[in-house]
Amino acid sequence: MPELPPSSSRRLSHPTIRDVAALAGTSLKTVSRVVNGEPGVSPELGQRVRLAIERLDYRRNLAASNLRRSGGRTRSIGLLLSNVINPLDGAIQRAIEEAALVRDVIVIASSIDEDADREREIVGIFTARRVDGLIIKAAGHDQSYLVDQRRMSMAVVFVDRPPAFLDADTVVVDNETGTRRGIAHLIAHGHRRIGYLGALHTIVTAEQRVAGYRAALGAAHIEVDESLIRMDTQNSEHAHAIALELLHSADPPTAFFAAQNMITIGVVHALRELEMHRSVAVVGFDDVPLFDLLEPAVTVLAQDAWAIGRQAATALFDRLDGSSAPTRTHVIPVSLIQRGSGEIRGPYSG
Amino acid sequence: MPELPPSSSRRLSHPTIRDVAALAGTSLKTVSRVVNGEPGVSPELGQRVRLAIERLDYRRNLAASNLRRSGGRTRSIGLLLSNVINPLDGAIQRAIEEAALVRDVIVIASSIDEDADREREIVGIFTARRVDGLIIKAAGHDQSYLVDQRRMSMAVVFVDRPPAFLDADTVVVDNETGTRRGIAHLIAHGHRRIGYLGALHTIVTAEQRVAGYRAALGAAHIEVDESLIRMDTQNSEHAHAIALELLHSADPPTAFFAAQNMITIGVVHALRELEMHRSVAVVGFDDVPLFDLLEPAVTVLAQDAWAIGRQAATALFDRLDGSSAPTRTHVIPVSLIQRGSGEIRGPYSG
DNA sequence: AGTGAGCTTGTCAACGTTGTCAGAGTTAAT
DNA sequence: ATTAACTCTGACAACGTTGACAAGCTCACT
Repeated sequence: MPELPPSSSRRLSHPTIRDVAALAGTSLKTVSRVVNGEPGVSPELGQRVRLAIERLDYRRNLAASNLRRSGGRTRSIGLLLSNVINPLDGAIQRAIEEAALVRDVIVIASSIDEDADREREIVGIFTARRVDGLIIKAAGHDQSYLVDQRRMSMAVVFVDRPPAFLDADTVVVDNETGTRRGIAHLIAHGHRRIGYLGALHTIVTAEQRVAGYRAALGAAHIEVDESLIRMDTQNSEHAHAIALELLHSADPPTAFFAAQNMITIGVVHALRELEMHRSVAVVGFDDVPLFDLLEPAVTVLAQDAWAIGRQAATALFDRLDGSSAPTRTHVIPVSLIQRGSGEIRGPYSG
Repeated sequence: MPELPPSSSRRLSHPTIRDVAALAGTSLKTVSRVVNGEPGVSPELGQRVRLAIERLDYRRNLAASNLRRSGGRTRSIGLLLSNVINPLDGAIQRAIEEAALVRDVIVIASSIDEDADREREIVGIFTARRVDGLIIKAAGHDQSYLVDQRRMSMAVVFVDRPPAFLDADTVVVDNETGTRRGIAHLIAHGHRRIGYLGALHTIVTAEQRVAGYRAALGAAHIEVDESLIRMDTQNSEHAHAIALELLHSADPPTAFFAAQNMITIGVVHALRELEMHRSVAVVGFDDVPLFDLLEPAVTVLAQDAWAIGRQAATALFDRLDGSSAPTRTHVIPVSLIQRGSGEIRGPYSG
């Protein structure tokens, strides 16, 4: 076997298939065959090539490989979430990573908060990278800009929120029914004045959840007091302030429904501050790791983030495998976890 | 201007620079110049090209571009963390994403838990993608396998834990001093029997933290009772079991130091179960969003995950920008947040 | 001996882009 | 009028890899 070229010990860039071929004394194509495990290479030559690969620590350049290969697939997918710091998003990302890993696909991720412009910007960046697919927790209210991308055979799946002006596979939870169950639960415990703190009204799920609130009250023949409904809650501090305001009003609510995990945290903070956490009931949408250790522990409607992520990945890879079935909306069930805060009795109980 | 080719309305793959050139009636190179904003294109022709780009919705293929371009940089970095679901890791990822975004670099992420094999596997996958750099929260105890990669001009930065058998930039927190402060805090509140629950002893930070424990006891002339030190705590359930065991022993600890956020959660659970949460003190390493709402609220040594991520990104991009300064270890300060659980008085107080 | 099949190996072009360089055309200076 | 300089444009090769195809070889069978 020829010696290593003199430069190899301080090589500055990656060895190529060409270097391997030279060292093994064969052609590019043969090395390519060995690297890809294609048949038709004699054991002896194959061994020589493998040795050369090892000596040079050769790793094939996937970008170049994919460039030439089947349909220009890059074996990468893009993931747009609100914010990975939120464990809900973290779990979705993790589940998708696991599904991608076994398929030898990498995940490019980005948090976009609730910024529609950033959503488009990141999608642009990812498509320039020719990701094979996108999984998006949409911030904007119009995803028609993806029509062209899809015609170019890019798969798209939406999580948490359905797309607007675009027909695509979607994985959601049953926000309306879930909220309805939560509100019915509070009503069953004797509450009629239930404060509702919702997220940005522009987010579809926020609308669905508040619709569930109205439906549950309607089913119980309780008139909706619009002053108890506060949408567009930005974060936990904001929720905190709104809860205080409602509690200080002339006819305060005896229970709260917090439509998202950060909002729940704000509400709990406010109740603590006024030492009303044992007298005012709370049910929150989304679970958070320590809710079970609070006193009272927080009753929630829990989403199975892991299942959401896994389902989204499955749907995406099905498309990439060529499925042309009609688009589907997968609904992941929400479970009511009773821990105490939601079982505090209200004035109309018993 | 020539008409769109008949196939364009149902094109199946992305348009290339070639399609744009054909539509604009010019050469590949001119289009390339326009796309890259290079000078030397007449305004008129430039306009024609831009129009064609817009009509075809052309986006240049970055993989192909990078293949030819400067030194084969891909403008992508790989990120290996323990688990994105942990908000600490989530925050590190988010901070790195932000830093990468402004530099037009994408982040490929993967969680590796504490699995050394998976660390190597993922590094292999990422290097095949020719990432320009890696930011690693190492699981293994030997990173010498990265020597070759670095000779091939890949930048590497370690977070949270220093590498072994490899000299590289590192961003850590001061585990030993932090723990020492935490233990000293407990001692100052009258504790001498302090249970210590540590993470996997193979993780360097776990060793540093327990060293801080020993140092603090030593400084206070308290003999170390080895039976109070329990390493290799796997998760919160395991921590829960160990805490119960210690509390049921003949001479139980009057305080706990939990060396990691999941461990702290387990310890708090155990104390709750025995209704000892108001009598046994707890200080934890790492903050968690709801620790402030527990009763008593949990005293912690908080890491600034955002700062860690930002610093790691800065260090990495400095290297990619060509810095050849000696490798540096950046130490991010840890802050003691007193909330109540760590201020519960022990038998030797006053 | 000649033919065909089967195996191994190699040559060449192509993926989509950009760097190098040269040609064509225009303007300015001698 | 000739040369020089400059501007604009395009032809071509190259990045690292793989698909299509063909050549060479061995072996068995007519």
